[in-house]
Amino acid sequence: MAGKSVTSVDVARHAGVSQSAVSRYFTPGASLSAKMAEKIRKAAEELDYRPNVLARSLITGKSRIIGLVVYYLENQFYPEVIEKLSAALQESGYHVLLFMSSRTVGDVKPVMQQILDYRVDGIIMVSVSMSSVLAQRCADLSIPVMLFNRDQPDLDLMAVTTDNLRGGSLAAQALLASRPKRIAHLAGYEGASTQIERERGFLEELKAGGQELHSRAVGNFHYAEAVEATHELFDRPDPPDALFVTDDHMAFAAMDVIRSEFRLRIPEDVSVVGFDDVPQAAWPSFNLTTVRQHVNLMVSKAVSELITAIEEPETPLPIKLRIPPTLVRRGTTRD
Amino acid sequence: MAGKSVTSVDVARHAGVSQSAVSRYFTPGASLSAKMAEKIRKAAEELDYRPNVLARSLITGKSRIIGLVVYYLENQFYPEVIEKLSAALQESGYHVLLFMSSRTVGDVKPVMQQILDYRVDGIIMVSVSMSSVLAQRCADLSIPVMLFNRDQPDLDLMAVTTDNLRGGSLAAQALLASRPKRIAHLAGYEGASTQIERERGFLEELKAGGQELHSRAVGNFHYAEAVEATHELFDRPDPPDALFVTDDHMAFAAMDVIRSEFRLRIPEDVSVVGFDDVPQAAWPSFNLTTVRQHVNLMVSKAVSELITAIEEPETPLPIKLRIPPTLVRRGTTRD
DNA sequence: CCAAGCATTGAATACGTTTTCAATTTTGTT
DNA sequence: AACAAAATTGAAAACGTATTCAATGCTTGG
Repeated sequence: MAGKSVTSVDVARHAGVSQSAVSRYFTPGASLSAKMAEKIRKAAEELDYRPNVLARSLITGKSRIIGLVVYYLENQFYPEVIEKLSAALQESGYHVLLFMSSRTVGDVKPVMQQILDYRVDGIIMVSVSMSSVLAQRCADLSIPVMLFNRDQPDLDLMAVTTDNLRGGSLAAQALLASRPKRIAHLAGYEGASTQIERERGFLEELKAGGQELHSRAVGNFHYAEAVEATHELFDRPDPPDALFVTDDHMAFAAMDVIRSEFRLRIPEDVSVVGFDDVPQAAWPSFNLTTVRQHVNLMVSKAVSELITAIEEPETPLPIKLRIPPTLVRRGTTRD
Repeated sequence: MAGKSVTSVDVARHAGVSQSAVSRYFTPGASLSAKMAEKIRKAAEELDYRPNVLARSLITGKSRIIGLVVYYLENQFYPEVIEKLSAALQESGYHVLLFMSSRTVGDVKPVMQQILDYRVDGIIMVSVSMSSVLAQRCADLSIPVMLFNRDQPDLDLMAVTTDNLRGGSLAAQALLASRPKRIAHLAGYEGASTQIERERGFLEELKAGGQELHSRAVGNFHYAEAVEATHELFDRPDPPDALFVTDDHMAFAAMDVIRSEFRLRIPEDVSVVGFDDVPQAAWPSFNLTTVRQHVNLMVSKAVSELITAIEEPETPLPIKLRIPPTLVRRGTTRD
């Protein structure tokens, strides 16, 4: 922002018109004669002028910035989501201010403060949750908040999620088909709504099929912890012969350990089902049966609902959308 | 940005001081008595006030926003880079406005225009190149541009790269150790400086070892295209027994095809070397010998040099940094 | 050809802050 | 105690834009 940038006043002078006219030229709805418009177009082009959106936002009260909060990018699901969210918002004339919430940086609270400092028009939180205090803060400022792939039913926030209950149930069906004896579950972070719902759906379907859970361990959505957890599950006389992992990312860890450490074959000795259907799940090395989240649909819904909430504040909130998942059968399960 | 947010004037009134005093309270170097500071602190807290950074940027001429341009996130190298860049910038009090350049969106030019509209203090382009016209435009506005993992030697832009020439040479050494008969190369996008330099370093080292290239195909840095390219390379009577792939992401594609389509063993039938050392390279499924880019170092250098250029504009430009790579021997090569 | 109405234009104001400037208070020195 | 120097304070201007308002120009229908 260092350069002595050219302003609407410069353009006005150069074109021999008022500053208001220049402003109107760059304001879609405004009233301006063709002759004026041409003069300004020419002057603006010669001077390489473009309106300063920060100054504009000061007066319009709209920054056209969306704060995007992400926890981590280790799991390939998130890069995909970010890429698509960002592209969709760009197409709608919004821009993304990116914040990494945890791990490298500290808590969510200071991050949220920084976001609000930029007077964002809206916030998208990808797999990150938020205290009720912060939620109230945003509500007071009438800044819409969209939770992506996580829900906090007690809070009046918008949310787009997969129907995780149904997803857990699909995962169970995929495993039950091979009539397993010992069914295990490798869980993510237990405070996450996604974990809770997927596991519940999974357990309910097992029960309906007359089966119950044999063993369980927690991987907290991280590869390294999932490796540990898999050791826990399999390092015993009666290891599982079917495994539901709460996301693909941990499922890859589990498969790696099962094959290279315990020398078991997938799916002959152990069936595995993941969740998400990230691109790598389709790679021959994994060829993972998984529950697909429909990212494109989730993204387009999240963006369109958020923009509606921003541009038509009267619309009643909160909106909670649940997208149905699909089971993708690949090579880690048998029929 | 919808809410009637509280301003410094409100705080001033509530604390019984001037608006200037409030501003000074939030300006680190400013002169303010302890008594004043306490009154303002209290008032600001009661009203939940925080300065509007957009208004501030209007007058200071500094937005503390860095435009980050990324081509795609399919390759896990980029999420890692983004996560770390974003965290490092956040720690230095800067924030990231994220732009996806191609594929989903169109050209770089309109994207650059949008970035400039936000009066960013600096720009980081991750594996994206830029026309000389755009570079000149940024120079005119005295906005520093940092190229990350790509260089355009003809342009006066800052750049942080790995010493790709050396990296290519290391890759060759790793392959030559097993005395291969037919050495192949799977290339990325041929316009990329990384591709050009890595290949050159590789070929020079082959020559020094008295060997030459047997075959070559292009995967353009995409998994799907790398699959095709690998078919080209191996679908012949004399397939390669050693393969250097320009990045890990394509190397995974190649390994998948080599193993699941051509039923060859790695490294017994074919040695493979990649480049980047993304997290997945260490996973047992791949266990890939690769040339490590030192991302942490590259990121911290890129950020510190960029910030120096922003905050001390007198510093002579451009700065080009080349970080030496390291060979990581794993299971896809033999000694 | 005239008047009413509408479209077009520019001057002036507002947005929320930082910063200069001059006025005032406090501090330090002898 | 007296004075110079330093620190503190508030009023006002500035940043670059959108928008209100009043004034002007143009169109149109009779």
